[in-house]
Amino acid sequence: MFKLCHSKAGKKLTRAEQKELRPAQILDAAFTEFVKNGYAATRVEDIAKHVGVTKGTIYVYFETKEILFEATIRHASTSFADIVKSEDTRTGTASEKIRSLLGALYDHLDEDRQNREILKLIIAEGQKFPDIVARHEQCVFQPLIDRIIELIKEGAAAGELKSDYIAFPELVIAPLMTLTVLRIIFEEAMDIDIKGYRAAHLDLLLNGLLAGKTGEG
Amino acid sequence: MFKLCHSKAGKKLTRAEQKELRPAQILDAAFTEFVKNGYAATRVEDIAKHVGVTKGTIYVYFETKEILFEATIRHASTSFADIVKSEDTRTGTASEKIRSLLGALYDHLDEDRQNREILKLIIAEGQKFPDIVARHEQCVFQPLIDRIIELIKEGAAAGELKSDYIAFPELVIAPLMTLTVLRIIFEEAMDIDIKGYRAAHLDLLLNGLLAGKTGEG
Amino acid sequence: MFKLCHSKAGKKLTRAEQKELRPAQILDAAFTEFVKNGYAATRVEDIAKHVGVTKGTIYVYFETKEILFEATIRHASTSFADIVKSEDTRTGTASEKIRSLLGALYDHLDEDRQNREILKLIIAEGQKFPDIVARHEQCVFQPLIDRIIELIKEGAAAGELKSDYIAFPELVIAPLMTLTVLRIIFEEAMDIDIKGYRAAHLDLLLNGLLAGKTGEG
Amino acid sequence: MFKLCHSKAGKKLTRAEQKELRPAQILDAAFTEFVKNGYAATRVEDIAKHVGVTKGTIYVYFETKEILFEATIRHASTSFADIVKSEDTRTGTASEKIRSLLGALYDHLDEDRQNREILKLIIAEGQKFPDIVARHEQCVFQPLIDRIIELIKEGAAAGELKSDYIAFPELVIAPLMTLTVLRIIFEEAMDIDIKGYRAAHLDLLLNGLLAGKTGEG
DNA sequence: TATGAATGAGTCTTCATTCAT
DNA sequence: GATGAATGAAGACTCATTCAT
Repeated sequence: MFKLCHSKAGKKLTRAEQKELRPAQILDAAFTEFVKNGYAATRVEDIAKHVGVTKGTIYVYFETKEILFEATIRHASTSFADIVKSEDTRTGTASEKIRSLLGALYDHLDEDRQNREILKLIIAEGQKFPDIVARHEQCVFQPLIDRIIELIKEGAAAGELKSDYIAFPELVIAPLMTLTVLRIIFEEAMDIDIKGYRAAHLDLLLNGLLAGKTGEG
Repeated sequence: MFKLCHSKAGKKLTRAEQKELRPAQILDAAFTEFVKNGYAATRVEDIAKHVGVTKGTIYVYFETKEILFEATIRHASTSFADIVKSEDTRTGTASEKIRSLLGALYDHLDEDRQNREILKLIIAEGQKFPDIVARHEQCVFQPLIDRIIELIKEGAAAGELKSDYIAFPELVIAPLMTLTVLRIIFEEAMDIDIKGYRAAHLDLLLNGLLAGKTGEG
Repeated sequence: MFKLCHSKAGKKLTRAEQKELRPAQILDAAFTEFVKNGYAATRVEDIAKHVGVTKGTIYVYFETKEILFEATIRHASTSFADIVKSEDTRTGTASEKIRSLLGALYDHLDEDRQNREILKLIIAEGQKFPDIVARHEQCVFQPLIDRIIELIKEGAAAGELKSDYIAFPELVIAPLMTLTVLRIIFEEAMDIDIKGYRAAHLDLLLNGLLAGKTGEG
Repeated sequence: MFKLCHSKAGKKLTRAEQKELRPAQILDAAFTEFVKNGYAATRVEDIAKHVGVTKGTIYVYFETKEILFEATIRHASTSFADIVKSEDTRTGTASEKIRSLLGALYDHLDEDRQNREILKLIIAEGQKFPDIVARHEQCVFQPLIDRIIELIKEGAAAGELKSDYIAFPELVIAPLMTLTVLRIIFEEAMDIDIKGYRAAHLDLLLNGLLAGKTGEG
């Protein structure tokens, strides 16, 4: 997703080619810098330096730092709707589908550093940029939640899953979300067996979720 | 925890009393402002205004904005070790103890806005302030994790709980953590039945956690 | 009108004294600089240097350069209403009063460089600062025009003056206005006998150009 | 004087024709923009946009913004020498000639917005561009003044006019100059009967303000 | 000739910090 | 201790000018 920018492979780009690449180059560099320092502490000049141009060039493409920031988030975000949809066609039981969906989400959220970083920016800057929060909810969070509810309902209809959790789909993805947040906070310092965590998540979830198992809680 | 600051209850404070209160007043105001805007975008003068003093006064008590920020986090944090310990004495089964621990945590993390806000600051500013991350891990996260492991071990030893999740204690608190993060992001916009969520969390967790229930997932 | 600013006569001013003086010092310096370069080409830093402080200090007293500019004009302007009024009490014929009024105006507009400079700023920057134009019309131009009309009416009523010019009071001050503009444009380069010009203005005004008409002026 | 620039009358201009028109197009656009904002606040790009070309094109024809500005003033100015000369041949009394000259000047200065605008630019930017002031004096002001002196002398020699004002020819055109300046400052806001003003100017000039003196104008 | 991407010096404005009172 | 005037370094943004195409 993150295009490598400075690839001077061919090195000789025409002006026109260069120009077409610029916005993406800037957005990629901006993303890195904004993640590193947050919105306020990132200097436009740092972004420029990162791209290999000067301050002025940034302003050729983006009118203000705020606009650049919002474009950066938009550029870096991927629609979860797509992921959800791409899992949609599979056949199988509801739990198989949940397993499959969570697998895709782990690939997406946990293994892709960029998606963690987007989450960080939304948490950190959301108050100042309500638009990105709204957009994120619409394009990322809600489609996912909707799909989970759908699957629980499907499973419940088939007598496979309890219907108790329809109101709380967040529970299904909570371990992933938590892992993501912890990795945002502790970064490399976290030493965790991700494979094991993924398996344990699924195991714990489905044990709890399956019908015919009564909690005494 | 958050001392009510401007409580002019007695109203007539001697200079000496005033003086003693100042640092706490400043830290409380600083916390509010830092949460609102983040570290970089908060002006020392705003904090001062919030306390009802002038810029200079802040510097009487705190040498730099950075030092003030770190003190602010420290001041606002409560040791989870205490919570953990306060639950420690209870008798009962392991699952009862887990239930009880989680209850305390919900009261603490979910119902106390301040604790959500600390988490936000740590996510947003952790990279620039590694000390607060380290401290948070030591005083908040680790004691909690340790206690959870302890309880799972206790339950496993008693044949009550599976031992499968000893390596992944985060799973136990994941729904709470997730709820907290979502409330940070979406604030008031979130319309969720918290009571129901707490119950569903415990239910799902214990169903999965109890021994003698094999997941087929 | 233009207070000498840097008068280090006493040299040791207390902070409080200094503070009280600052706004006027800044406004005086700003006036000089704005006149020299115009609004856009004047740098706030130049004004600061002129006062002997740094850029930041200007912003302690004036929020923006625009606000400073408008304050500068206001500070430098004197109400013509006062001049008009101060001539008001004189007794004598209408032409004597006109003569007297014009005398005061010459002292004010021609001999006081500052008033020429205000006119220049209003011509140059009026389009960008409609407020100063409006204010100038209200406080300077209109009172003067009104007074002239009054005097012509008075003279006409007494059979002393023609009533033909009531609709065109600008004619009465035109030579003064013209002299002022020429001095703005040509500055020192203008070599003119001002005393003679004043006399000729009055004479021409009262008696006209044609021979065989003797002025009693 | 102001050539209509974008006149797409013929619409199909050859490249060569286009090229030949460019400088004039640019100068016309530059004039409009410089009048609107002043020298410093006018952006080269605005001028370009006004012409319908891009920044670079301006620099094909004019090396710097300063050079462009000076060329703009030169381009927009008309020699008053010509006007003066065109009135020169007429026969008649000196006062008839003055009347005729002033008529031509009113047509030129008052009714042609462009000439007012040049005056504004000279007042506003003269200090930064001494050349345009010098040029204006030489080509506009001095020829006019000289002619007035000539006419007064002629009239005095014929016993028609007083010789008192030979040293102060500015008095003759002062009302026109004043009207021009007022229109620059107050623009549309000015509500004045120009025809009446012109007549009153001539009348006052020739006959003076005092009653009992009948103008034969 | 015409373009417009890129530059970088320049300008307004902010704000942490100092210090005389 | 408290103040707030003053500082000056820093940062967002602008714009005249250049130059490869």
